[in-house]
Amino acid sequence: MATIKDVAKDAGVAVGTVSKVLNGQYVSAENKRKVEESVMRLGYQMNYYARGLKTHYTYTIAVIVPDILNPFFACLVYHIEKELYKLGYKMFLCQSQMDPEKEAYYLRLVRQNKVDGIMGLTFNENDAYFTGDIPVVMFDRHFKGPVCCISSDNFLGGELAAERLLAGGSRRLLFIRTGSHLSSETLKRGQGFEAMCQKEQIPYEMLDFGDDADFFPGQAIFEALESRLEGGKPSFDGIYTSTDGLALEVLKQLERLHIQVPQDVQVIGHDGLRRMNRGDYLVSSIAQPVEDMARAGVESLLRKIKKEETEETIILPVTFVEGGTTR
Amino acid sequence: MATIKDVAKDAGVAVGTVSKVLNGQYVSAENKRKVEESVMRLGYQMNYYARGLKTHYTYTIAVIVPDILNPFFACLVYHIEKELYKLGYKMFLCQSQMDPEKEAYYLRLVRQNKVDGIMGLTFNENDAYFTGDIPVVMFDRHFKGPVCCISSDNFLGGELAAERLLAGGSRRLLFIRTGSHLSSETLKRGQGFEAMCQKEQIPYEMLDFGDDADFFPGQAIFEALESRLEGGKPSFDGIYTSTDGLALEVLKQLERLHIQVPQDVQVIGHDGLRRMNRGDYLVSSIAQPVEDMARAGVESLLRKIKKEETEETIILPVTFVEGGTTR
DNA sequence: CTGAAAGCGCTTACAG
DNA sequence: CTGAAAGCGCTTACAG
Repeated sequence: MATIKDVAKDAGVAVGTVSKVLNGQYVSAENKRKVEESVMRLGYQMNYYARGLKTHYTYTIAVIVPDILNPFFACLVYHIEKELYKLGYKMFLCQSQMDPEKEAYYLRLVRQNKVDGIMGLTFNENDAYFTGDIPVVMFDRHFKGPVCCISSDNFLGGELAAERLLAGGSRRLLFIRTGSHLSSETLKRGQGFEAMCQKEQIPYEMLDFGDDADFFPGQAIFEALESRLEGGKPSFDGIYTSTDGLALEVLKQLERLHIQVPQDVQVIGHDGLRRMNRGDYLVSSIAQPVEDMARAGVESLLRKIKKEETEETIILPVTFVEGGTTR
Repeated sequence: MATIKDVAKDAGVAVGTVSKVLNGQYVSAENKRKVEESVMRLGYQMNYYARGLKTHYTYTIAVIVPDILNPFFACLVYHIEKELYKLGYKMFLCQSQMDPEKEAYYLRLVRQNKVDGIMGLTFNENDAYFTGDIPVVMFDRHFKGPVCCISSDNFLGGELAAERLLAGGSRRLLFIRTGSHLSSETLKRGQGFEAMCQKEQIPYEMLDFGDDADFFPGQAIFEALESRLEGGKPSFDGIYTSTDGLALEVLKQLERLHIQVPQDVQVIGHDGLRRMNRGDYLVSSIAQPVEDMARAGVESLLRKIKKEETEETIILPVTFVEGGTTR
């Protein structure tokens, strides 16, 4: 593979001159032409590793998510990659799989590879790793130090969900959640829901299935719902879940109980997932503006990298989307 | 950030000695201890860019797929990352989005970053890019040159699907496909299906909706199915689709036509997608062994990188999975 | 076994 | 504007 030295020799100029035209700095038209010709002739490709060694700039971003099996994360990573591509950046994909050790490994690795920045959505107590020596943008979590947080308006989402259930005629509501309690942002979904229920003086119940389960605790949900049946009829008529994935699980359990959706019970999830990530909405839901979140995240990160001013927290609006499980 | 030089000074040895302990080569116990202590004390992290410059080894693999919105690709990338992680490799994620230009860009970029190898699933005519100077493993496509191809047994999948539809009592079958014609491997699904129909002397029809559509051509499918109704009853009673995504679209259109699945018509997709990529199967399907494919791909690629012998083509078995759309 | 030195492919002051 | 040279942080023969 041709190096800058080969190009210099071929063009009859110094390597410094070649470097300058490669980096768009000013050189005489004559030399510029000669260098460009040689680059073409030799099929020269710059070795970014060598450049990175000098400039400490790699044009690489590490993205850390639990995994991309989850369609929401996949969608987020999809949009991040698109944004990064536009700006000439590449992406290391790191899946923490909720494993603190793997997460720590990636955080470490990522420094050794001198990425320009990190974007992440994590659930472990790795705050200590963000020592401020590297630009970081986090989704849905606040950290101490110079870490920017991007999220959608989860509190509003909860309120919106309650509002919609009421508008559809539900009068006894249920909130069901699973997952880590570390992500303060997603906890706000329940808080917003609760606030709206109280404001409207509607009876409600908050069910928390924690995060021990490997996937969704289907049987536990079934039993919880079953225990709330009175003579075969549910004592609730509207459910809001903390994620769409959970909503799908709830729908499955409702079907086992022969409860009709949305006739008997309305269900609203959260995230706004679509069939195959492109088609119809899977359930009625509070949709996060994933694309905007990705864009805002990338923008913030690049500003941080360029040492420009950035906002500490960016909260984007959510919207209700109809997915056939509400009236 | 501490460098190898700082460590050497701190430990009172030469940089070469530090390098040796870092790379697990033999040094005296005394020096080893001193170096390790200094590494700890200074929190030294190796700069892989610098190392890569010398060794031409980056421990990085580029993975190119159309996008990870598609749950099948997401699942494949998920397993590839897991495999790579185990072996100490990192991953550049590149989404070609079916855009030849973006694909070419990544192929080029990826060379500049001197990745150790490329794994891909692409649909463009970029054969020319695989000039053999870099180890490549491709899913579902054959290339000229030293490119290893990993796929599942698509022909068998087609046969299996026909067999199952027959076993469930269907007697007039339909094959429906969309997508690129470049991926010779996936075309075999239809071929296997056809072969089995002919062998069993069952009437069948092959429908091809091409790949112009942005997503799935719902309306065109609706019309095709509608035109095959005789007095409200379908003239077919079993459908096999080239992918699960397409099967979901077909199910949607069947519902519009008030055709009951699986009572009136059985449907079998291909891929074996699950709800949220972990739960129940979305439709009855021919499941690809994604995890095994990822593992085989990574294994082959690493063998190629180490210049060991590799097989040209690896074909993994598929299985039928029950997803509620067959009898 | 260990140290000093050259070199990987770039960039960047520094003279000219 | 251009060339020669130093240096980024490593590895690797080469002497000792």
